[in-house]
Amino acid sequence: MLRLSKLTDYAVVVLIRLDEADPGTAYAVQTSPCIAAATGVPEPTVAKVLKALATGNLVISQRGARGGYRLARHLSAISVADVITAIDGPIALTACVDGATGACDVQNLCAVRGRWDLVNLAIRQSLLAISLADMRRASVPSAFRVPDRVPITFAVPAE
Amino acid sequence: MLRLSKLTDYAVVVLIRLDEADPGTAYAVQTSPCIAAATGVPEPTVAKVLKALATGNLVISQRGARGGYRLARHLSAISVADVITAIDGPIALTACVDGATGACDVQNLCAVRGRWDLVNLAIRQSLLAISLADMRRASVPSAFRVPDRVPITFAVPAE
DNA sequence: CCGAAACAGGACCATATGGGTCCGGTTAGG
DNA sequence: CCTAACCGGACCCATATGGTCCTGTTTCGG
Repeated sequence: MLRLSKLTDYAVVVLIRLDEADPGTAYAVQTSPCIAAATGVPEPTVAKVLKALATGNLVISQRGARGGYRLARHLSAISVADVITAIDGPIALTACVDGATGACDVQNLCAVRGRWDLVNLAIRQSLLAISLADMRRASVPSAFRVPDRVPITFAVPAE
Repeated sequence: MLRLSKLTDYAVVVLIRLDEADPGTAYAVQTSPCIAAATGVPEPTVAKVLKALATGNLVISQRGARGGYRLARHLSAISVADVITAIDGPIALTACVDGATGACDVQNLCAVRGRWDLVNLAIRQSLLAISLADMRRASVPSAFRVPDRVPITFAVPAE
């Protein structure tokens, strides 16, 4: 399924919410409870996501009373790749991307080595090309969507 | 991490092995034990992968004594997307792609609806553009690789 | 000066998914 | 007729993800 963690989905929701509170300026400070209430995402989870986003430099935290979070930059300057990287770590499809953690036991026979590199690369670039501003645009009612959906040409098996 | 299942990785190994036995023709019949021995992948796992690939019409099974599997078409006609779809199911990053399984509990507030569509689309097309023949080419020693690695421009956080 | 509010950064646990194994059934050769 | 090999289930276990909580530390406001 090529699964993306649910946290990443929440992250996008949170980030968009962060922008909606004060569209354009990206300097509004909001607390996690506030965001949780607005999005419906459980508060501890929101906090967790925000923390990850803060370490990824996508949001800026303001500590102390009357603190909160605000966007580090405008939504159009944040790519999907940025969010995924902040939440899930480096974008790579397989475990044996680098020679990490002793690698697989069959790495001698494994004709795979480095094989997924160009796939990873292709995906990274796709993700890099899509900003959160694009995603927000896509989330408006379908009537407003640009109908530029390129038809998928490969046959999807009966699942 | 955008994780891809290990089974899919194995599938690629198996498919390439299937071609290597009789390069080009793609009509050599091989048994799963044979492929398991050649690739180092556990035999039951190979069988599982082959079954999935057979239902996905990527390989053709020959039953009975002296049976086995062979490629349904040439490697260059099999895309990464085909393999992933056969093993992991439809390519979609999030759980709530369709209105599946009651969807999320917060789908009213969820400003996300349909948001990942263009991301999914972009990824599908990237994957569709890469064939197994491309991947096999990439798995040869680095000296033979084409040095067309487009530099990644986004900063990868300190992990 | 003190208290409250809010982030920071852990540890922690339940669950679900994937990875892997096995078994009976069926088909095709010899 | 018997054996080899695929078919297609069910099945179990390990891992890691999602989610929760607790204890600091920082800063504002009274």
